Amino acid sequence: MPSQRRTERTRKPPTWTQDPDGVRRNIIAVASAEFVENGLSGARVDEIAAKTATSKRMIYYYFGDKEGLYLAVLEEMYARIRNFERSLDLAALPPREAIAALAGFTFDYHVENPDFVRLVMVENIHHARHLKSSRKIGELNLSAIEMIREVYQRGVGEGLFREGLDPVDVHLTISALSFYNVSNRATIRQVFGYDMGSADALKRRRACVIETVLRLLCR
Amino acid sequence: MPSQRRTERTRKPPTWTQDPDGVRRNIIAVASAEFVENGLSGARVDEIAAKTATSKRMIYYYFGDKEGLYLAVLEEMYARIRNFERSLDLAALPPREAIAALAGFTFDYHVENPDFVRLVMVENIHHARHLKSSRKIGELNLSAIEMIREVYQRGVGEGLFREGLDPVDVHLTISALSFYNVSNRATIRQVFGYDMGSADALKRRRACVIETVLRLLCR
DNA sequence: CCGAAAATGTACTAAATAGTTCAATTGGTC
DNA sequence: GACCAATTGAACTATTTAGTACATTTTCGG
Repeated sequence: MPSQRRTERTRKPPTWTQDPDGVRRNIIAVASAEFVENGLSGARVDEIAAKTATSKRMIYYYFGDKEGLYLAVLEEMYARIRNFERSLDLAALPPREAIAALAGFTFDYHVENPDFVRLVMVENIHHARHLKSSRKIGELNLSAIEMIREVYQRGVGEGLFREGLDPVDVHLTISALSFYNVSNRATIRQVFGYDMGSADALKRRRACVIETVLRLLCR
Repeated sequence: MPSQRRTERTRKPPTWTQDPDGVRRNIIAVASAEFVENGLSGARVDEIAAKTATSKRMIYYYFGDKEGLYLAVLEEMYARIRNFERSLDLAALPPREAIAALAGFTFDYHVENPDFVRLVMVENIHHARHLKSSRKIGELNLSAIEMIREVYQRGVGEGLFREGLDPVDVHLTISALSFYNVSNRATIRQVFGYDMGSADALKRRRACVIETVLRLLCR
């Protein structure tokens, strides 16, 4: 009965529609939350699969194994911060305002993206082994240092900043103050009873970080 | 044959000698290295047991379970930094030198104790859940903030430091700069190709951190 | 010396976990 | 509309892993 078979085929609605890209993104989003919350060894593939709109089978189909999935999450995170950096336009601002803006935005980015902070912590625990193995991140070419160098030289030229500083140190200072503010909240809270996450504390700390960086640079 | 039995007992040398405290310390030392290297979920009890002079049986005998062992390691680490803090005597120094010494020693402590840094990272990933459940650490009472407050007030009194700063911010700044310098070495190296761990980089960074803190405080 | 409690050794188990097998369905292409 | 590669589903497996049962040895007080 060929005609019957055809009608069968024609009528039967798809039990599922293909959506490779959507599936990938969905898996990465769920996995991201799990890795951020539990670390690489702490995250469970079954748990990730369960929270996904798809199945464990697809995780292995697209990402090979658990570490492949983790790497994809990591690359996604770094792609985002790369975008954040490219969105900054410090060249348009006078040196002092440019540094203040950079420090402020960096501080805010960390506050608004604790997942990024936690994933970087996780990756450091693993000695950045996965970053190392990533081709994508190798060509990432974060430009933070160069941006700072440009602004710094302008500032020195204007007699505003003191000479002899290394842009790397400026970057490390901004990053350290911004990163620690999010990364170590939990232990600080337990040891000192101080809540770095409160709106009040954040506001004060933000101003203090900017002040710190400016004072480091200005004569 | 009671006499035979006695001679047996008398002659036979102990196949092993009891050493509860030594066993505990040995387990904690080995476990410490494993947790620091692999995190809480990444560390393997069997691996720890294998590297120990004793057996897995003893781990459970003394520490109950994996988390109990982790907690013991954590408490040990915090006891040490507590000792470090108590060894500081800032009251004897003039304000400026006191702050410089505090920043310098804190920086050095982190550099010399990367294990402490890594364990604090691990604990933060777990939202400081174990610190919270620890009675010992509850009564730890780290005095860093109070020490800074004392020095700061002296400095303000002498007209050396500017007014209106919170000792908490001073502490957070010193800690952040010292902590990040060790905690994020791996990712910084991969992303920027910069080796924060080299003797040269450490020397420069140390000076920069002290300078940063002094500039934050002085008028 | 002897009995009990503390400390240790050996072998085992139940559950969790990463990864696989085999087959079915879909969507485009000729 | 038939074929083929890409995609998805469901059940299964081998291993790892935290934790335990049971027996034995050591230490120490009375």
